[in-house]
Amino acid sequence: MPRAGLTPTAVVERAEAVADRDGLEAVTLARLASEFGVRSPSLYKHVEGLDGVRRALAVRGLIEANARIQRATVGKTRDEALLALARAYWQFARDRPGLYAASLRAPTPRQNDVAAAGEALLGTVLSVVASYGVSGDDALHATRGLRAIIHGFVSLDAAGGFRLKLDLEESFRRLLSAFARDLAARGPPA
Amino acid sequence: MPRAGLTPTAVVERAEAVADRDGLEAVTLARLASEFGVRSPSLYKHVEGLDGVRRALAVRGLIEANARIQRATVGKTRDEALLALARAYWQFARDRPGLYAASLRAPTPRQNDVAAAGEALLGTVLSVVASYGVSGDDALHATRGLRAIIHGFVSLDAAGGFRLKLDLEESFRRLLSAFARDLAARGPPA
DNA sequence: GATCGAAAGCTATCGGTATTAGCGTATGAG
DNA sequence: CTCATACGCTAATACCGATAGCTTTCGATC
Repeated sequence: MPRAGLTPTAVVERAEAVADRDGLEAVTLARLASEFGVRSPSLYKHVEGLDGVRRALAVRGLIEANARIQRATVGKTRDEALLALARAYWQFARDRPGLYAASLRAPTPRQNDVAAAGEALLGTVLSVVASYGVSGDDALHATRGLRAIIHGFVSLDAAGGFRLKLDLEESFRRLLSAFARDLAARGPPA
Repeated sequence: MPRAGLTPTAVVERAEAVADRDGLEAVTLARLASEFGVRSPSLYKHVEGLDGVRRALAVRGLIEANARIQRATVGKTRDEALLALARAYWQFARDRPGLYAASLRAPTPRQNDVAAAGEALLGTVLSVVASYGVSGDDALHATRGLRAIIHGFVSLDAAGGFRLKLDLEESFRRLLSAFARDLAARGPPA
Protein backbone atom coordinates (compact mmCIF):
# COMPACT_ATOMS: atom_id res chain seq x y z
CA MET A 1 0.00 0.00 0.00
CA PRO A 2 1.86 3.04 -1.28
CA ARG A 3 1.60 6.26 0.67
CA ALA A 4 -0.73 8.91 -0.56
CA GLY A 5 1.43 11.81 0.52
CA LEU A 6 -1.24 13.51 2.53
CA THR A 7 -0.55 16.64 4.56
CA PRO A 8 -2.81 18.83 6.67
CA THR A 9 -2.80 21.59 4.08
CA ALA A 10 -3.40 19.18 1.21
CA VAL A 11 -6.49 17.89 2.99
CA VAL A 12 -7.82 21.34 3.76
CA GLU A 13 -7.15 22.62 0.26
CA ARG A 14 -9.04 19.71 -1.15
CA ALA A 15 -11.82 20.50 1.28
CA GLU A 16 -11.91 24.04 -0.07
CA ALA A 17 -12.26 22.77 -3.60
CA VAL A 18 -15.07 20.43 -2.63
CA ALA A 19 -16.84 23.17 -0.69
CA ASP A 20 -16.63 25.60 -3.59
CA ARG A 21 -17.71 23.09 -6.17
CA ASP A 22 -20.35 21.05 -4.35
CA GLY A 23 -21.24 23.07 -1.29
CA LEU A 24 -20.09 23.03 2.29
CA GLU A 25 -22.38 20.12 3.13
CA ALA A 26 -20.43 17.99 0.66
CA VAL A 27 -17.29 18.39 2.74
CA THR A 28 -17.23 15.09 4.51
CA LEU A 29 -14.37 12.93 5.64
CA ALA A 30 -15.62 10.10 3.48
CA ARG A 31 -15.67 12.38 0.46
CA LEU A 32 -12.20 13.76 1.11
CA ALA A 33 -10.78 10.30 1.69
CA SER A 34 -12.29 9.05 -1.54
CA GLU A 35 -10.82 12.00 -3.44
CA PHE A 36 -7.38 11.06 -2.17
CA GLY A 37 -7.92 7.35 -2.82
CA VAL A 38 -7.65 6.67 0.87
CA ARG A 39 -9.88 5.41 3.72
CA SER A 40 -11.43 7.95 6.03
CA PRO A 41 -9.66 6.93 9.25
CA SER A 42 -6.37 7.79 7.57
CA LEU A 43 -7.31 11.44 7.55
CA TYR A 44 -7.13 11.54 11.33
CA LYS A 45 -3.35 11.37 11.04
CA HIS A 46 -3.43 14.82 9.46
CA VAL A 47 -6.49 16.71 10.69
CA GLU A 48 -8.50 16.70 13.90
CA GLY A 49 -11.58 15.06 12.50
CA LEU A 50 -14.31 16.83 10.59
CA ASP A 51 -14.41 19.64 13.12
CA GLY A 52 -10.75 20.27 12.52
CA VAL A 53 -11.34 20.54 8.79
CA ARG A 54 -14.22 22.92 9.32
CA ARG A 55 -12.23 25.07 11.70
CA ALA A 56 -9.36 25.24 9.24
CA LEU A 57 -11.75 26.20 6.46
CA ALA A 58 -13.21 28.98 8.60
CA VAL A 59 -9.77 30.37 9.36
CA ARG A 60 -8.68 30.21 5.75
CA GLY A 61 -11.90 31.85 4.65
CA LEU A 62 -11.43 34.74 7.05
CA ILE A 63 -7.82 35.14 5.97
CA GLU A 64 -8.74 35.07 2.31
CA ALA A 65 -11.50 37.63 2.80
CA ASN A 66 -9.15 39.88 4.70
CA ALA A 67 -6.44 39.56 2.07
CA ARG A 68 -8.82 40.44 -0.73
CA ILE A 69 -10.17 43.42 1.17
CA GLN A 70 -6.74 44.74 2.03
CA ARG A 71 -5.60 44.36 -1.55
CA ALA A 72 -8.69 46.21 -2.75
CA THR A 73 -8.56 49.07 -0.27
CA VAL A 74 -4.87 49.78 -0.01
CA GLY A 75 -4.18 53.44 -0.66
CA LYS A 76 -7.84 54.35 -0.69
CA THR A 77 -9.94 56.30 1.80
CA ARG A 78 -13.56 57.16 2.53
CA ASP A 79 -16.14 56.31 -0.13
CA GLU A 80 -13.57 54.86 -2.46
CA ALA A 81 -12.27 52.53 0.23
CA LEU A 82 -15.75 51.69 1.47
CA LEU A 83 -16.97 50.68 -1.95
CA ALA A 84 -13.83 48.71 -2.67
CA LEU A 85 -14.16 46.86 0.62
CA ALA A 86 -17.77 45.96 0.02
CA ARG A 87 -17.15 44.86 -3.55
CA ALA A 88 -14.15 42.79 -2.61
CA TYR A 89 -16.10 40.94 0.05
CA TRP A 90 -19.03 40.37 -2.26
CA GLN A 91 -16.70 39.10 -4.95
CA PHE A 92 -15.11 36.76 -2.45
CA ALA A 93 -18.50 35.26 -1.66
CA ARG A 94 -19.15 34.80 -5.37
CA ASP A 95 -15.76 33.39 -6.28
CA ARG A 96 -15.46 31.03 -3.34
CA PRO A 97 -18.98 30.20 -2.18
CA GLY A 98 -17.93 27.22 -0.12
CA LEU A 99 -15.05 28.94 1.59
CA TYR A 100 -17.27 31.94 2.20
CA ALA A 101 -19.93 29.74 3.79
CA ALA A 102 -17.28 28.08 5.92
CA SER A 103 -16.06 31.43 7.18
CA LEU A 104 -19.56 32.18 8.47
CA ARG A 105 -19.82 28.98 10.44
CA ALA A 106 -17.39 30.08 13.13
CA PRO A 107 -19.97 30.90 15.74
CA THR A 108 -17.87 30.33 18.83
CA PRO A 109 -14.34 31.52 18.11
CA ARG A 110 -13.02 29.77 21.18
CA GLN A 111 -10.16 28.61 19.08
CA ASN A 112 -7.42 31.17 19.02
CA ASP A 113 -6.75 30.84 15.33
CA VAL A 114 -10.34 31.59 14.40
CA ALA A 115 -10.51 34.51 16.79
CA ALA A 116 -7.26 35.93 15.46
CA ALA A 117 -8.37 35.73 11.85
CA GLY A 118 -11.69 37.32 12.72
CA GLU A 119 -10.04 40.16 14.57
CA ALA A 120 -7.67 40.83 11.72
CA LEU A 121 -10.61 41.21 9.36
CA LEU A 122 -12.35 43.43 11.88
CA GLY A 123 -9.26 45.62 12.05
CA THR A 124 -9.27 46.12 8.31
CA VAL A 125 -12.89 47.19 8.34
CA LEU A 126 -12.22 49.50 11.24
CA SER A 127 -9.40 51.21 9.41
CA VAL A 128 -11.68 51.97 6.47
CA VAL A 129 -14.23 53.45 8.84
CA ALA A 130 -11.49 55.42 10.53
CA SER A 131 -10.57 57.01 7.20
CA TYR A 132 -13.76 59.05 7.53
CA GLY A 133 -12.25 60.68 10.56
CA VAL A 134 -14.58 59.09 13.07
CA SER A 135 -13.11 57.55 16.17
CA GLY A 136 -13.95 56.05 19.53
CA ASP A 137 -17.44 54.63 19.98
CA ASP A 138 -18.56 56.26 16.75
CA ALA A 139 -16.07 54.16 14.87
CA LEU A 140 -17.09 50.99 16.65
CA HIS A 141 -20.80 51.54 16.03
CA ALA A 142 -20.03 52.28 12.41
CA THR A 143 -17.91 49.15 12.07
CA ARG A 144 -20.76 47.06 13.39
CA GLY A 145 -23.13 48.73 11.01
CA LEU A 146 -20.88 48.21 8.03
CA ARG A 147 -20.38 44.56 8.86
CA ALA A 148 -24.12 44.09 9.24
CA ILE A 149 -24.88 45.78 5.93
CA ILE A 150 -22.32 43.89 3.92
CA HIS A 151 -22.87 40.55 5.60
CA GLY A 152 -26.63 40.92 5.30
CA PHE A 153 -26.58 41.86 1.66
CA VAL A 154 -24.02 39.31 0.57
CA SER A 155 -25.49 36.43 2.51
CA LEU A 156 -29.00 37.16 1.29
CA ASP A 157 -27.60 37.22 -2.23
CA ALA A 158 -25.68 33.99 -1.71
CA ALA A 159 -28.79 32.32 -0.36
CA GLY A 160 -30.77 33.41 -3.39
CA GLY A 161 -32.79 35.82 -1.29
CA PHE A 162 -33.08 38.49 -3.98
CA ARG A 163 -35.30 37.04 -6.62
CA LEU A 164 -36.47 40.17 -8.38
CA LYS A 165 -35.01 41.30 -11.67
CA LEU A 166 -34.04 44.64 -10.17
CA ASP A 167 -30.36 45.52 -10.53
CA LEU A 168 -28.47 44.12 -7.57
CA GLU A 169 -25.50 46.42 -8.02
CA GLU A 170 -27.75 49.42 -7.80
CA SER A 171 -29.36 48.18 -4.58
CA PHE A 172 -25.95 47.61 -3.07
CA ARG A 173 -24.68 51.00 -4.17
CA ARG A 174 -27.65 52.81 -2.67
CA LEU A 175 -27.37 51.00 0.62
CA LEU A 176 -23.68 51.78 0.92
CA SER A 177 -24.04 55.38 -0.08
CA ALA A 178 -26.70 55.96 2.57
CA PHE A 179 -24.31 54.49 5.11
CA ALA A 180 -21.41 56.54 3.75
CA ARG A 181 -23.38 59.77 3.98
CA ASP A 182 -24.16 59.12 7.60
CA LEU A 183 -20.56 58.25 8.30
CA ALA A 184 -19.27 61.40 6.63
CA ALA A 185 -21.68 63.46 8.70
CA ARG A 186 -20.25 62.00 11.89
CA GLY A 187 -16.67 62.80 10.99
CA PRO A 188 -14.94 66.18 11.03
CA PRO A 189 -16.73 68.88 8.97
CA ALA A 190 -14.56 68.53 5.93
CA MET B 1 -48.60 -0.93 21.79
CA PRO B 2 -50.85 2.03 22.47
CA ARG B 3 -50.99 4.85 19.98
CA ALA B 4 -48.98 7.91 20.66
CA GLY B 5 -51.51 10.27 19.13
CA LEU B 6 -49.03 11.89 16.79
CA THR B 7 -50.10 14.48 14.26
CA PRO B 8 -48.14 16.52 11.75
CA THR B 9 -48.47 19.68 13.83
CA ALA B 10 -47.58 17.89 17.06
CA VAL B 11 -44.36 16.68 15.46
CA VAL B 12 -43.47 20.07 14.05
CA GLU B 13 -44.27 21.86 17.30
CA ARG B 14 -42.01 19.49 19.14
CA ALA B 15 -39.36 20.17 16.52
CA GLU B 16 -39.70 23.88 17.24
CA ALA B 17 -39.17 23.29 20.93
CA VAL B 18 -36.10 21.18 20.30
CA ALA B 19 -34.70 23.73 17.86
CA ASP B 20 -35.19 26.59 20.29
CA ARG B 21 -33.77 24.72 23.24
CA ASP B 22 -30.90 22.73 21.72
CA GLY B 23 -30.31 24.27 18.34
CA LEU B 24 -31.48 23.46 14.85
CA GLU B 25 -28.86 20.73 14.48
CA ALA B 26 -30.51 18.86 17.33
CA VAL B 27 -33.70 18.51 15.30
CA THR B 28 -33.36 14.95 14.15
CA LEU B 29 -35.94 12.29 13.48
CA ALA B 30 -34.36 10.07 16.09
CA ARG B 31 -34.57 12.84 18.67
CA LEU B 32 -38.18 13.66 17.87
CA ALA B 33 -39.18 10.00 17.94
CA SER B 34 -37.51 9.51 21.28
CA GLU B 35 -39.30 12.55 22.69
CA PHE B 36 -42.62 11.02 21.70
CA GLY B 37 -41.67 7.58 22.96
CA VAL B 38 -41.87 6.23 19.44
CA ARG B 39 -39.54 4.73 16.83
CA SER B 40 -38.27 6.98 14.08
CA PRO B 41 -39.93 5.23 11.13
CA SER B 42 -43.30 5.98 12.71
CA LEU B 43 -42.80 9.67 12.07
CA TYR B 44 -42.98 9.08 8.35
CA LYS B 45 -46.70 8.51 8.75
CA HIS B 46 -47.04 12.17 9.70
CA VAL B 47 -44.26 14.16 8.08
CA GLU B 48 -42.28 13.83 4.88
CA GLY B 49 -39.01 12.84 6.46
CA LEU B 50 -36.51 15.24 7.94
CA ASP B 51 -36.78 17.53 4.95
CA GLY B 52 -40.49 17.82 5.56
CA VAL B 53 -39.91 18.82 9.16
CA ARG B 54 -37.35 21.40 8.12
CA ARG B 55 -39.60 22.82 5.46
CA ALA B 56 -42.47 23.08 7.94
CA LEU B 57 -40.19 24.81 10.43
CA ALA B 58 -39.11 27.32 7.79
CA VAL B 59 -42.69 28.12 6.90
CA ARG B 60 -43.75 28.49 10.52
CA GLY B 61 -40.75 30.67 11.23
CA LEU B 62 -41.57 33.00 8.36
CA ILE B 63 -45.20 33.15 9.43
CA GLU B 64 -44.26 33.85 13.03
CA ALA B 65 -41.84 36.59 12.03
CA ASN B 66 -44.46 38.16 9.81
CA ALA B 67 -47.11 37.99 12.51
CA ARG B 68 -44.85 39.65 15.05
CA ILE B 69 -43.89 42.38 12.63
CA GLN B 70 -47.44 43.08 11.61
CA ARG B 71 -48.54 43.23 15.23
CA ALA B 72 -45.70 45.61 16.02
CA THR B 73 -46.17 47.96 13.07
CA VAL B 74 -49.94 48.16 12.75
CA GLY B 75 -51.07 51.77 12.76
CA LYS B 76 -47.54 53.10 12.53
CA THR B 77 -45.69 54.82 9.68
CA ARG B 78 -42.21 55.95 8.75
CA ASP B 79 -39.55 55.93 11.46
CA GLU B 80 -41.92 54.61 14.07
CA ALA B 81 -42.92 51.69 11.87
CA LEU B 82 -39.36 51.08 10.73
CA LEU B 83 -38.02 50.85 14.24
CA ALA B 84 -40.90 48.68 15.39
CA LEU B 85 -40.34 46.31 12.48
CA ALA B 86 -36.65 45.99 13.15
CA ARG B 87 -37.14 45.47 16.86
CA ALA B 88 -39.87 42.91 16.38
CA TYR B 89 -37.69 40.87 14.06
CA TRP B 90 -34.73 41.09 16.36
CA GLN B 91 -36.87 40.03 19.28
CA PHE B 92 -38.15 37.09 17.27
CA ALA B 93 -34.60 35.91 16.69
CA ARG B 94 -33.88 36.21 20.39
CA ASP B 95 -37.05 34.56 21.62
CA ARG B 96 -37.05 31.72 19.14
CA PRO B 97 -33.46 31.12 18.05
CA GLY B 98 -34.17 27.70 16.58
CA LEU B 99 -37.22 28.76 14.67
CA TYR B 100 -35.39 31.84 13.47
CA ALA B 101 -32.50 29.73 12.23
CA ALA B 102 -34.94 27.40 10.50
CA SER B 103 -36.57 30.32 8.70
CA LEU B 104 -33.19 31.24 7.21
CA ARG B 105 -32.51 27.78 5.83
CA ALA B 106 -35.07 28.06 3.05
CA PRO B 107 -32.65 28.76 0.26
CA THR B 108 -34.69 27.30 -2.57
CA PRO B 109 -38.30 28.24 -2.02
CA ARG B 110 -39.43 25.93 -4.75
CA GLN B 111 -42.08 24.74 -2.40
CA ASN B 112 -45.15 26.88 -2.70
CA ASP B 113 -45.76 27.13 1.02
CA VAL B 114 -42.28 28.47 1.71
CA ALA B 115 -42.46 30.91 -1.16
CA ALA B 116 -45.86 32.15 -0.04
CA ALA B 117 -44.75 32.73 3.53
CA GLY B 118 -41.64 34.52 2.32
CA GLU B 119 -43.60 36.76 0.03
CA ALA B 120 -46.04 37.66 2.76
CA LEU B 121 -43.18 38.79 4.95
CA LEU B 122 -41.70 40.71 2.06
CA GLY B 123 -45.02 42.45 1.55
CA THR B 124 -45.10 43.62 5.12
CA VAL B 125 -41.62 45.10 4.84
CA LEU B 126 -42.55 46.74 1.57
CA SER B 127 -45.58 48.41 3.13
CA VAL B 128 -43.41 49.96 5.83
CA VAL B 129 -41.04 51.27 3.20
CA ALA B 130 -44.00 52.58 1.23
CA SER B 131 -45.10 54.61 4.23
CA TYR B 132 -42.20 56.92 3.46
CA GLY B 133 -43.86 57.79 0.23
CA VAL B 134 -41.33 56.06 -1.98
CA SER B 135 -42.57 53.81 -4.76
CA GLY B 136 -41.52 51.86 -7.79
CA ASP B 137 -37.89 50.81 -8.04
CA ASP B 138 -37.00 53.12 -5.16
CA ALA B 139 -39.24 51.09 -2.88
CA LEU B 140 -37.81 47.81 -4.10
CA HIS B 141 -34.22 48.91 -3.63
CA ALA B 142 -35.10 50.19 -0.17
CA THR B 143 -36.81 46.94 0.75
CA ARG B 144 -33.72 45.01 -0.23
CA GLY B 145 -31.59 47.36 1.79
CA LEU B 146 -33.77 47.11 4.84
CA ARG B 147 -33.80 43.34 4.68
CA ALA B 148 -30.04 43.27 4.33
CA ILE B 149 -29.53 45.61 7.27
CA ILE B 150 -31.84 43.80 9.62
CA HIS B 151 -30.87 40.33 8.55
CA GLY B 152 -27.21 41.20 8.75
CA PHE B 153 -27.39 42.75 12.15
CA VAL B 154 -29.63 40.15 13.69
CA SER B 155 -27.78 37.17 12.28
CA LEU B 156 -24.40 38.55 13.32
CA ASP B 157 -25.83 39.05 16.80
CA ALA B 158 -27.34 35.56 16.87
CA ALA B 159 -24.01 34.08 15.80
CA GLY B 160 -22.22 35.94 18.58
CA GLY B 161 -20.51 38.17 16.07
CA PHE B 162 -20.59 41.27 18.25
CA ARG B 163 -18.23 40.63 21.07
CA LEU B 164 -17.48 44.14 22.25
CA LYS B 165 -19.10 45.64 25.30
CA LEU B 166 -20.47 48.52 23.26
CA ASP B 167 -24.25 48.98 23.49
CA LEU B 168 -25.89 46.85 20.82
CA GLU B 169 -29.15 48.80 20.90
CA GLU B 170 -27.28 51.97 20.12
CA SER B 171 -25.50 50.39 17.16
CA PHE B 172 -28.80 49.13 15.81
CA ARG B 173 -30.48 52.51 16.30
CA ARG B 174 -27.74 54.36 14.45
CA LEU B 175 -27.76 51.95 11.56
CA LEU B 176 -31.51 52.21 11.17
CA SER B 177 -31.61 55.96 11.49
CA ALA B 178 -29.02 56.36 8.75
CA PHE B 179 -31.18 54.19 6.54
CA ALA B 180 -34.32 56.07 7.55
CA ARG B 181 -32.77 59.42 6.71
CA ASP B 182 -31.89 58.23 3.24
CA LEU B 183 -35.36 56.82 2.78
CA ALA B 184 -37.03 60.04 3.86
CA ALA B 185 -34.86 61.97 1.42
CA ARG B 186 -36.10 59.80 -1.44
CA GLY B 187 -39.75 60.32 -0.61
CA PRO B 188 -41.89 63.38 -1.32
CA PRO B 189 -40.57 66.59 0.21
CA ALA B 190 -43.27 66.67 2.90
C1' DG C 1 -72.51 -4.57 18.60
C1' DA C 2 -69.67 -7.13 15.11
C1' DT C 3 -66.91 -6.33 10.96
C1' DC C 4 -63.43 -4.72 8.17
C1' DG C 5 -60.45 -1.49 6.00
C1' DA C 6 -57.51 2.36 6.69
C1' DA C 7 -54.25 4.39 9.58
C1' DA C 8 -50.51 4.06 12.93
C1' DG C 9 -46.71 2.15 14.97
C1' DC C 10 -43.58 -1.63 14.77
C1' DT C 11 -39.21 -4.56 13.27
C1' DA C 12 -35.76 -5.43 10.01
C1' DT C 13 -32.68 -3.71 6.90
C1' DC C 14 -29.80 -0.74 4.03
C1' DG C 15 -26.61 2.88 3.19
C1' DG C 16 -24.56 6.81 4.86
C1' DT C 17 -21.81 9.44 8.36
C1' DA C 18 -17.88 10.19 12.19
C1' DT C 19 -14.83 8.19 15.33
C1' DT C 20 -11.65 5.08 17.99
C1' DA C 21 -8.60 1.07 18.61
C1' DG C 22 -5.18 -1.44 17.14
C1' DC C 23 -2.44 -3.71 13.32
C1' DG C 24 1.13 -3.85 9.63
C1' DT C 25 4.14 -1.56 6.55
C1' DA C 26 6.69 2.00 4.15
C1' DT C 27 10.15 5.39 4.85
C1' DG C 28 13.74 8.19 6.17
C1' DA C 29 17.21 9.15 9.89
C1' DG C 30 21.07 7.33 11.87
C1' DC D 1 21.35 -1.63 7.05
C1' DT D 2 18.53 -1.02 10.93
C1' DC D 3 14.69 0.54 13.21
C1' DA D 4 11.59 3.91 15.23
C1' DT D 5 8.14 6.69 13.54
C1' DA D 6 4.74 8.13 10.70
C1' DC D 7 1.17 6.47 7.75
C1' DG D 8 -2.55 4.02 5.94
C1' DC D 9 -5.17 0.05 6.85
C1' DT D 10 -9.10 -3.10 8.84
C1' DA D 11 -12.52 -3.78 12.27
C1' DA D 12 -15.81 -2.15 15.20
C1' DT D 13 -19.03 1.16 17.44
C1' DA D 14 -22.51 4.46 17.35
C1' DC D 15 -25.04 7.54 15.28
C1' DC D 16 -28.11 9.27 11.39
C1' DG D 17 -32.19 8.97 7.53
C1' DA D 18 -34.97 6.15 4.81
C1' DT D 19 -37.78 2.13 2.85
C1' DA D 20 -40.32 -2.32 2.94
C1' DG D 21 -43.45 -4.88 4.88
C1' DC D 22 -45.85 -6.71 9.09
C1' DT D 23 -49.13 -6.20 13.00
C1' DT D 24 -52.28 -3.88 15.68
C1' DT D 25 -55.41 -0.42 16.78
C1' DC D 26 -59.41 2.33 15.86
C1' DG D 27 -63.43 4.09 13.96
C1' DA D 28 -66.85 4.09 10.32
C1' DT D 29 -70.32 1.33 8.57
C1' DC D 30 -73.66 -2.17 8.42
